[in-house]
Amino acid sequence: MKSSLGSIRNEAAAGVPTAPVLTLCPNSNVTVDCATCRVRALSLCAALEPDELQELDRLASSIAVGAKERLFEQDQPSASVYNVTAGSIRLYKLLPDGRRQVVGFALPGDFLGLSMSERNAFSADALTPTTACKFSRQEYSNFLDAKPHLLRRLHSMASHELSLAQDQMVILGRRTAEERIAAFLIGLRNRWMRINGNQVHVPLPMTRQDIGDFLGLTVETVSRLMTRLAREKAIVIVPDGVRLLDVPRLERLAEI
Amino acid sequence: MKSSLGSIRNEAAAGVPTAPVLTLCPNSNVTVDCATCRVRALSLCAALEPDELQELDRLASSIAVGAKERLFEQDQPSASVYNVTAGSIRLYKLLPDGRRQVVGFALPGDFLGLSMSERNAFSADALTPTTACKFSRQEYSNFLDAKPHLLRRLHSMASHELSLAQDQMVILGRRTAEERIAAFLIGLRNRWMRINGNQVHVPLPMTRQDIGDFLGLTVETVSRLMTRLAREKAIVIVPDGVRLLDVPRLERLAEI
DNA sequence: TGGCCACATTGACCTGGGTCAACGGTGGGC
DNA sequence: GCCCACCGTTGACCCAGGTCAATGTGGCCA
Repeated sequence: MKSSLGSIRNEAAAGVPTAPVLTLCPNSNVTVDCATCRVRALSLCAALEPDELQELDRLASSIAVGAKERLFEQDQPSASVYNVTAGSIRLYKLLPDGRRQVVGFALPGDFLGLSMSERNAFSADALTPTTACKFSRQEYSNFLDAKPHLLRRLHSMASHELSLAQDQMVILGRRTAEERIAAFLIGLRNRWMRINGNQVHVPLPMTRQDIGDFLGLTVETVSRLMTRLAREKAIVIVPDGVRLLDVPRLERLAEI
Repeated sequence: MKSSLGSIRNEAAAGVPTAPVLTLCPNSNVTVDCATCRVRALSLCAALEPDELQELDRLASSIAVGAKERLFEQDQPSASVYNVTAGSIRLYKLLPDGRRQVVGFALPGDFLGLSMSERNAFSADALTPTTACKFSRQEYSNFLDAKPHLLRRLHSMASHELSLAQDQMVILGRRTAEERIAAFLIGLRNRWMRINGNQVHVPLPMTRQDIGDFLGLTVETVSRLMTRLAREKAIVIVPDGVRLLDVPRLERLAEI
């Protein structure tokens, strides 16, 4: 199977299976048995022994949500933590008057619920049909209590998340619209590269509105600037994504 | 001693002692013996037994830096973690062209180095004469390895930090200049309240430029809007701070 | 197969906040 | 006690990006 991503999308779109036998394994280009997948999906394998992996796997259940469905909602009690195995998710906060700030996008391999807090800090909607491993927060927490090395790994992931949030603060506070778009495209490329290896084609499962709400811009500005970058041959706009032509230029615009 | 803050400032300004015998204990209005202080300053007391506290205290050394001095620098290897005991610190990232984004301000009781990463994610300058407990990162890390409950506390602090960073993303991405100023003042008031209990006087150890670089605004805009809020009787500008008059109005502007 | 709706694009115009410039206060150094 | 660098404030003007409006376009369902 040369393009796992495409096949997963179609498979999920076709049926949204609730208990898949096969599913995408992040950081790999092949489909594998689900039990193994869950484990690798956790991005925690390095920290666990085989028997611990199995133990953790027994705690997991597989869930699937269709495009535009809600995974969880801001301020609601958070009962679960998730590890995304396929698809894409929008994470956002709403202001009372309806203004929206997207705080991030989750892709296959990403972990939701690092904070282990009582209530969700943001809402999460699937952008495309999505599957994830779901753990009861309580069971997961108990498992962590018995595995300090796993907690350490979790803490390091949260730290990385914090670092990304601070980079985003720089983008939102001090960069021009064009620089924001470039930083977004380069950042997303780097994440997809770790998932599917492709260095040029960048899938954009989110709408222009989502990108705007992530970058602190309006839809119109996002659209205009993407068009301009395309006119200037820095990118090519293709259905559901972009193709990066002039990566050095984008990196120059994006550099922190 | 009715105002610990004032006296600490003066004491530090007078001499910047390198090994103080007495120092401010956060969440308390009195000066106490330094050993006890360090421990309480860690904000970790709830998680530790008395003998563990003593063990941790032995790892700590006390440092003092004068106003405008550097604690550590972005991208440099990070050798230490800190717990601020008195003073105030500006945490910021620089773009190559000199644009600056302040990612936060550290006040007494705050912990620097939650991420335990190899290199500093940002630079840190003292705004006022500042004292802190300093731990070798290595020793601290070893101590954590032996105390999983402490790691858990650290992780929960990092999660809280992440949540604050996401709130700041909303402020930078989706709020007007006036709302940003109000959110900043209310947020800072709440932090000082936990330190010195005062619900109205908000010390501002940072310059207007620092506030602007935190909120994604220019000095001029910060100055103009503070003047306007003062003209409209929402605040009073006093030396080194503001006094909040119309807290409900500010909270309405700031609400998330 | 046509109608609908959500998304994307584009143009014309407007404005919040940035830029530039001037000036006053003040506190630290000599 | 004087100087000067830094900070804060204010005014005049400008522009990047927002707002509003119109049009295009593709997918989906009846």
